[in-house]
Amino acid sequence: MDDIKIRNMEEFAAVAGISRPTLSKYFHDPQSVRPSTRERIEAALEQYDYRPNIFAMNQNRKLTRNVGIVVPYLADPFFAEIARRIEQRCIEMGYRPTLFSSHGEAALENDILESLRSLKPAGVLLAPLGRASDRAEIEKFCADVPTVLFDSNIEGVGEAFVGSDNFSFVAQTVDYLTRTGEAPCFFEMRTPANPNANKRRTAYLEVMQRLGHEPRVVKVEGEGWAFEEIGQAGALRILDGGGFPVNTILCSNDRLAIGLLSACYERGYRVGRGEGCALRVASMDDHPFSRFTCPSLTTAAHDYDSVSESATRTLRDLIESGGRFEGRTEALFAAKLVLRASA
Amino acid sequence: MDDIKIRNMEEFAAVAGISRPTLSKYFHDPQSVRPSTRERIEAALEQYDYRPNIFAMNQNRKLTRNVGIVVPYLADPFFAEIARRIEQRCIEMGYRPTLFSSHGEAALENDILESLRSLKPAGVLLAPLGRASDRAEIEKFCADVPTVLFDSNIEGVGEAFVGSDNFSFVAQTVDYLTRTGEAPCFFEMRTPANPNANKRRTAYLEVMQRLGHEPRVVKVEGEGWAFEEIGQAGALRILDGGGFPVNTILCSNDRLAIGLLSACYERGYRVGRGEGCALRVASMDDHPFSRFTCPSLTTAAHDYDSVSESATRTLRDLIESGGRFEGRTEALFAAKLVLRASA
DNA sequence: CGCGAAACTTTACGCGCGAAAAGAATTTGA
DNA sequence: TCAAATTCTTTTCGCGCGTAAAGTTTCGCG
Repeated sequence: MDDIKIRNMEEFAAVAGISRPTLSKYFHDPQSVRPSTRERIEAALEQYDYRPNIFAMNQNRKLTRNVGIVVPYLADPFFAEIARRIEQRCIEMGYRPTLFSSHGEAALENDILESLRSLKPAGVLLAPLGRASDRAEIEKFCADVPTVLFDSNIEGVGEAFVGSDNFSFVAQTVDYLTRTGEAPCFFEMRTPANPNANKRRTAYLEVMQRLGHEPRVVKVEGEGWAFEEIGQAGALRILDGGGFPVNTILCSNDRLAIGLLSACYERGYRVGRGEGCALRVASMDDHPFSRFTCPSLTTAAHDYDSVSESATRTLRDLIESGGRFEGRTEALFAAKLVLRASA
Repeated sequence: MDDIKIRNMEEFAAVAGISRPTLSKYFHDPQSVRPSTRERIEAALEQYDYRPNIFAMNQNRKLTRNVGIVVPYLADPFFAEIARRIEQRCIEMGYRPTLFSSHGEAALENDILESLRSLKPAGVLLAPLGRASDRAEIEKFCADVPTVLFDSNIEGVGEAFVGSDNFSFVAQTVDYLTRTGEAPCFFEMRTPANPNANKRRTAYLEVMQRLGHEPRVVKVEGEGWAFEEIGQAGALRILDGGGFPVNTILCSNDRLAIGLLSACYERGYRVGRGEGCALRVASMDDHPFSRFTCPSLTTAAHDYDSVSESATRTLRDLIESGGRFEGRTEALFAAKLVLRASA
């Protein structure tokens, strides 16, 4: 590696013996130049360690390779995990992802979208806050920037949606629980932040009716994204009051279940499917920590792999289609039931 | 808001009645222009909604307002939480933070540093992987880019370090545990990823000796960042073998403790300080989930607020000092003991 | 009122690259 | 072997802003 400092593409063109416009083409897409030329460029690249100035590149390029990834709450390991996978796949596809978290606040979500515009991203993968989101702002954003929604759908917004099939989550857990014991009640927040929660409740009602069981929805109070705390506080109140209506509880999501389990432990209710267990608890998401709850949590797992793969592939297709799809597509992936000790 | 589209600073200068160089100064630092001028600019900004092109700005500016935040593993809620706070404070100070996660891999950490160079950041807040880090690469990076290390120290690297005082974590927990019962053994990974773990072990040995107790270190096998799993598997082997040497366990960190608690639950060992409890378990970090373990975890809490505030302030001072400090400073913040049910 | 300092305007150039057009060189295929 | 197709080079322009220098206006203050 020669340590002659290359200041710009002009100088690199000189030492590489290649014209600058050809280099420009190469950096835009290495496949676009003849193999013999590519070899010469890459040989020179080995020697001189030149990298194009990213600001100058993006200033004039119509299409950057920037990609924004926005999640509603990065402190939730579920989103950290899905964001990690999506980020990874974006890099593999040659994009430059930047990760943002709305931290549960609509104002911040709007700020992120605004600063994202100035990054001129080729596309954006957006998991909106849900109910709290400023729908008008998101619509305006999606009108300007090619956007694929994931995890949490907003009807008609964005060019596509990729997420999980909430019905399958509920169908599988309810089916399992009813086959192996009492039919479950449904434990959720009164005003869920996320539209998936509403879909899950609806699915619960439908599945229970279909199976000929009376649905029972148990709602707890609480706002925001501190689900564990809300689940814990709500469960304590219920346990200290009349208790749950049945001995089997299906939680709307794992984080609520984590709170519920801690409340059960605190009050001495034994959870599980064995002898001497007072309650069975199951849930949905396969949160990274659900393997370490006490007892470990029976849950319906997201297909993390498929969702992240499909979301990034959809975004790539969208970008390569010029930023618009003819019709808005929705891809939903089924859950996989994970049997553990809690039910 | 007039919807005449302003294309660049030139056009905005025209409609605002301000010369372009003055606008340039204003966007660089609003305080640098006369108040009356600032008002006129801001009035025009209200009307025309112009934002400078970020790429053109950064291309020529010697000092951008970009700031990089790098954490080793974002799927760990501890880092998600500290990153969130640091990000927030950077924004408040007028910087443009970008968040990166090394996802536990040194190769990725190097990639991040490389792509960070091209962002010409004014400064970087880096929590390195630790043992796995490529020290030479990090040193080279810190030589080029003003960097403040946080959470995990690398001696002599970076302009400053901000983190927690591991000794105080250990001193407080050991002191409490010995005052209220048997002196603890120390539960940790054999080859910890993080240098804090080593400092904590050393502190444990020292504190125990000082108090006249025989230190007992219990090491479990395992590599990587899946601490809960490592703690769980290790604890199961110990419980199924001879058991722990004493009835009180101090875990090197909360994530290990979460695994340990799940193992205890699985094997029917009751954890806590009350009657009928077989083990007491305490730990360090005050991980966001440690309130919801079964039982809830007694732990030494990071001073999240002070660490994040100090780290960002140090970075700002560093940037304002031209990127170099005279001497490398280290700021350590003491832990706060959080008593819960596990010990 | 007048003076100097501070702030502003005008003018001009440069940053590093994208992009387009026209011509030269190379490759391809029959 | 030769023309068409492809690829590369040369030339030129522009993007939106930073920055510097020189000249002009405004401000503070005695």
